[in-house]
Amino acid sequence: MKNAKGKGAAKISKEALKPVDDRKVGKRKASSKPERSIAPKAKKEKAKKDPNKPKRPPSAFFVFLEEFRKTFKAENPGVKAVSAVGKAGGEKWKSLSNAEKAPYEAKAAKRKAEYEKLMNAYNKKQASSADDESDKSKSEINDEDDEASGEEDQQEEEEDDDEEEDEDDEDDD
DNA sequence: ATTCTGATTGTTCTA
DNA sequence: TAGAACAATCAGAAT
Repeated sequence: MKNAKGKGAAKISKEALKPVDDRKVGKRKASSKPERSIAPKAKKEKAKKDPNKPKRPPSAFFVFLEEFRKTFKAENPGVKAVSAVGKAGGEKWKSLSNAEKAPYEAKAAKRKAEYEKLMNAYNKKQASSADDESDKSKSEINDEDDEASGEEDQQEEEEDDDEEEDEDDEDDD
């Protein structure tokens, strides 16, 4: 019976060992019925399981994690706990300076850009197949477009042109 | 057999 | 404005 919120709380013992801020993020559902818990109070107007709905773009931390996981597993073969990488990653992440996080943030920004694009297409899809045109609900992201012209090959690949080495080491601490 | 959990932080989203 | 939810992951726990 302990669904998502049922247990959570993680280990309290570690709380004393590691004075981490309150981690209220122990809730994530890959694909279940608990729709946002309390968000969709009324009917299923917005929060509905949309298989086409683009997932949120990975934050800089997640981008870093993806790479970190490889390293972590490379040095820790055998560790199968996802939490292990999470903890180690979080610790390392805080160890990085802005300059080091910059590349990750840049990548994250890119992902976000794609996310918007996906959302754009997704919105169109919704509008196309929208039962009730609730309209105005969307994010007003309507840009002149001819739906059919969604094949914009805009591969703005910035390989490595601006490697602004901000020497501003703020991590003096 | 399928669904869910843990653990991290950052971003997105809703009321 | 502020808080909640969720993004990846992966193998084990649970139903």
